[in-house]
Amino acid sequence: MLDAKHFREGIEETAALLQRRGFTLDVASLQALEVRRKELQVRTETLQNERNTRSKSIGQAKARGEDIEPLLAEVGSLGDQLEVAKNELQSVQNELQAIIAGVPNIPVAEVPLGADETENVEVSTFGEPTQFEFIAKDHVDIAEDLNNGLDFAMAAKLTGARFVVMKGGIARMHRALTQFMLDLHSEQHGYAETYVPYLVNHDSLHGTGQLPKFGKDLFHVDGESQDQVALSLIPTAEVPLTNMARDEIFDEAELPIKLTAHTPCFRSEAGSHGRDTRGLIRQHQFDKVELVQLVKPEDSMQALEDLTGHAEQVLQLLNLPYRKVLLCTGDMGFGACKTYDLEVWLPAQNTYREISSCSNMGDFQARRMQARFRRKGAKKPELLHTLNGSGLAVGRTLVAVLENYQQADGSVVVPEVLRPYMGGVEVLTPSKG
RNA sequence: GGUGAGGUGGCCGAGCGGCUGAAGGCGCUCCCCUGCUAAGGGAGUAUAGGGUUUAUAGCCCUAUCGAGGGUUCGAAUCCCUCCCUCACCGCCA
Repeated sequence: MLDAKHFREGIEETAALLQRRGFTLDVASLQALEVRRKELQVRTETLQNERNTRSKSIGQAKARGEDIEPLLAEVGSLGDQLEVAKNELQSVQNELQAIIAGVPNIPVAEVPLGADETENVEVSTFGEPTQFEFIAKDHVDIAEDLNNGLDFAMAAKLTGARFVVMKGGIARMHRALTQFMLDLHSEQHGYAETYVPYLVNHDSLHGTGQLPKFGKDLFHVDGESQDQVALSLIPTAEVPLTNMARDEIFDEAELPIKLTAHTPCFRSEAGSHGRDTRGLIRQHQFDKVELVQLVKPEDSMQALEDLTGHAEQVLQLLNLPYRKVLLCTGDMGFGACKTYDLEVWLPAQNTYREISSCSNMGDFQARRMQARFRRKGAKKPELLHTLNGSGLAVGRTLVAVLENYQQADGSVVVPEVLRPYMGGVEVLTPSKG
C-alpha cells in the first residue's frame, strides 16, 4: 500500500510513476472521492465533538441536580445526523480503500522500463552453460531412469495433476538440498532459522499483499462455520515470516532482523494452465527456503544486494550456472520496488529458468502491516522496510542438479556440498532389479 | 470436546454509565539534591486519523481499554456474538 499522500498531493506524478509499470491510476475517481472524504470527515468529527460537549454538560448538570429534560431535547436530532454522516463517510472510505489497496508499489528509478520479461536486464552470469557430449535428458527422464524417483503418475492417483511423489535417492537429495540451504543461511549469512505455520489468516495475507487482489492464486481452507476465521495455505514463507513484524514496533537496535525458514508452498497456479505441465517446474506444492529481512529504510537497497548475494551463494556452492536479472517495470511483483531474479541454466530446455526472486518491498508491506521501528531518541515510530527472496526454490534446484550433473550412463553425480547430507553418497545410479 | 478464569498504555495493575486517554506502581527520559555508590525530590513519558500550517514545529479536533454489533444524550464500565490467552480434565502426533 502506498502512502495516502501519494493520492492527495501530486497525484498526477504518482500516476505517471505507476504508468511506468503499466498500471493506470484512476485519477479522476480518486480525486472526486478524496474531496468527498475530506468534507464528510470534517462534518462527522464536528458532529461528534458537539455530541461529546453536550453529553458532558448533561452529566455536569445532572451532578448539580438540575433539570436535564431541556438539554436532552436539544441533543435529540444530533444522533441521527451523526449516524448518517458516519455511514456516508464509511462508504466513501471503503471505496477509496478498495482503489488504493489495488495499487501496486512504485518501482525505484533504476528499474528499467519495460513491458514484460523480455525486457529484463541481465546483470551478471556465473559459470558457463553446461555442455554434454551426449544428448542431455530432462529431469523427468533422468529420474525415471533412476528407479522412477519422480513419480508423477502416483501423485496424480493420490491427488491430481501438478503434484509429485519423490522416492529413494532423489527424495533424499531433495531433503539434502533443503538442509544445505538452511545451514548455509543460518550459519554463514546470519539468518535466524525459523519454523512457521503453513496456514495463515487473512490479516497476514493482506499484510504481504496476496489479498485482496490475488486470492485466486491460493488454496483456501474453510472454517467449520461461517463465523470462524478462514485460513489459507501459504504460497510462500514470506507471508508468515514477514507478518511476524505486523503491528510491532521494534527498537532501532534490533534491526536488521534476518529470518530464514523452510516450508512447503501451495499455489493454485490459476491462469497457468498449459505452461510447464511436464515435470517439477510448476507444481501446486513445492518446497522453498525463504529469506526475509526487516531493515531501516536507508539500508534496504544494500540489503537487497546482500540478500540476493546470499541466494547466489547457494547456486555458486552447488556450482550451477546461472544469471542474475534485474526485472523491468512491467515484470515486477505487486509489492516490489526493485527485484532481481536468479535464473539457473537448464540444459534440457537450453535456457535459464527462474529459481529465485529477491525483492525489496520498501515500506509497501510495512504500511499495510503497521510494521515499525523507533529510532533512538525519536518520538514517532517509522515504517521499516521489508525484503524477501527465495534461497532457493528447492524443487527447481533439484531439477537443476539432476540436469546439470547427469552423466552419459544415466547416473547423476552428487554435488560435493550435498554429500555430507546424503551419507557420503557420491553418485545416484539406477540399480537394476 | 468439557469446566473455570481472564483480555486495560512498554510492562504490572485500578477502574460506582458522566469531571477517565484512562488512578497507582515499575521501567524509561530530563532536571534538582546528595563528595562516589545507594537513597530522595520534581517534571515528562501511547497510537492512528483529520483540520490548520512553508513545516515531520505548534495549535485544534476525532478515534482507540481483544474484535464486531447493541442499549444510552453519554459506554473501559450494561447486553449479545466472535476471537484469543491461562488453568484443570478428556482425547491425541
